[in-house]
Amino acid sequence: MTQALRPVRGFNDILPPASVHWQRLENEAAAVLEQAGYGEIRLPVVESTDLFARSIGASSDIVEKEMYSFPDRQGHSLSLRPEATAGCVRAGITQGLFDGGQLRLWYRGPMFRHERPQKGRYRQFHQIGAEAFGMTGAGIEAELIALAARLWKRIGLNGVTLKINTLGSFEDRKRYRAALLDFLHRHEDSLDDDSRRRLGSNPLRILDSKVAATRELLENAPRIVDSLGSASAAHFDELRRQLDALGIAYVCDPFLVRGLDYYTGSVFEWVTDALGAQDAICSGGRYDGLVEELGGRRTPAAGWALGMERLVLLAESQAVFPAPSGPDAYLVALGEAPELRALALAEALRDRLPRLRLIVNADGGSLKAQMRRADKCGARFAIILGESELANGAVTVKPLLEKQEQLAVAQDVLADFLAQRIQAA
RNA sequence: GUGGACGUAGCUCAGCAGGUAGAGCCCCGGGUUGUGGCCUCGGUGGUCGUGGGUUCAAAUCCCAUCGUCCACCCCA
Repeated sequence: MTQALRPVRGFNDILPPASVHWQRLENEAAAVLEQAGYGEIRLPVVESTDLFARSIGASSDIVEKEMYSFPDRQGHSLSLRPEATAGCVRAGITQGLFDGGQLRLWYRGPMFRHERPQKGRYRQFHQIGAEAFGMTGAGIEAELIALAARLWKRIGLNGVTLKINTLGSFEDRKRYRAALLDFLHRHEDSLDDDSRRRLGSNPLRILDSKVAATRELLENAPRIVDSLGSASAAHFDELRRQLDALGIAYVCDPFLVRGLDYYTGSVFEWVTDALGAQDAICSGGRYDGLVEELGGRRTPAAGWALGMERLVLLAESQAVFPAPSGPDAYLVALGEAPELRALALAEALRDRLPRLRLIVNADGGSLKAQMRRADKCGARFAIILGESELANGAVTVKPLLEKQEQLAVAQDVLADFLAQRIQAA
């Protein structure tokens, strides 16, 4: 393990076979989202720091101490995006996307937060997110939740539970915040240090404290539900009815809050107990005020983001992925003239059979060495091309996985031969 | 940012009352001059994370530092 050259802490290489799992999950997610009419938006990785301060919240932990911020050559402060909703909204405003009514978008890509690395938590991590704009009814939250549920189903994931809650309208939240603060101030001396610190900055976050004593105290704290105006309460009831109709199980968690300031109304989170402390794999909610807050026209919105690293980890732990299979064939060539013929033959085969997975031996080697390589990569057939085959216009095809005799196949019917065998597999 | 555990070959790990490195797997080659997997024989590969200290002598002891993992924290 060389010391001199290392990746930056918290920044990881993703190699096969893990990268194959990533591809599979990304493809499934893309399919699920595209099927429901979400279009992919590709956003910059860098935005002005100001954007995140105004959306996520200047006093949030993310903005306060986790962003990769740096001045550009003109002295403007830029930041690597810690999440993508802000950028998505910024793009929507600057590109005029919110002037056309309803809009469904999804994105994927790396995000950056300077946290202490841990299992399921890295400084560069990847999210797939879905955002829906211009819809006020609870139906869009139900749709978003159903999309995530569909994705879990498609990849065969079990053991994720959905938690939902509502933060209420802006006014509800303000009223609740006051009630909660009042309660917490009265019990300030029994709060832990972190929670006491949050009294001044983000009191709602105290609700998901892990400190036992604090949790106990919170049992008697005022609940958001009791501060809800009739419209908010009706909206939340509607969401629950829709989830019931969809057959999606959930638990109402009055302590579920979000770390980002822009959320209002419904919030939700999919959690697992298989990932240790980093248990949230997908979460989101409604953020009706954000577009206007950033200078756009008043536009209701909701969305979620899932953490790819966590999803991959969870899926791998549940053995959701099929065992990797080797290529269909490995082309063995012996000597200079057969090697030249092999190059052309491989091209012809790939033209004829676009789905054929074929490795051509490189760097020569004895027949034994080449056969070993063919075996090692898990190829189904070794296709041998030596001087004698060359003279006959044929190849020798040897099955490597099944106990069958090898046989001579004419080069001009090799593609048909392989097509048949591969389809049969 | 805080606390704890741990860093020895590409991988998994042994060696740690201090005497200057080992195994298994992998990889390469021979046994079979054109036939893989099994077997067998041989071979490549490590400044023992890094820097300092103690000592005649340090992978083994001490300090620092970097990294990994776990928890706090944060959150996807």
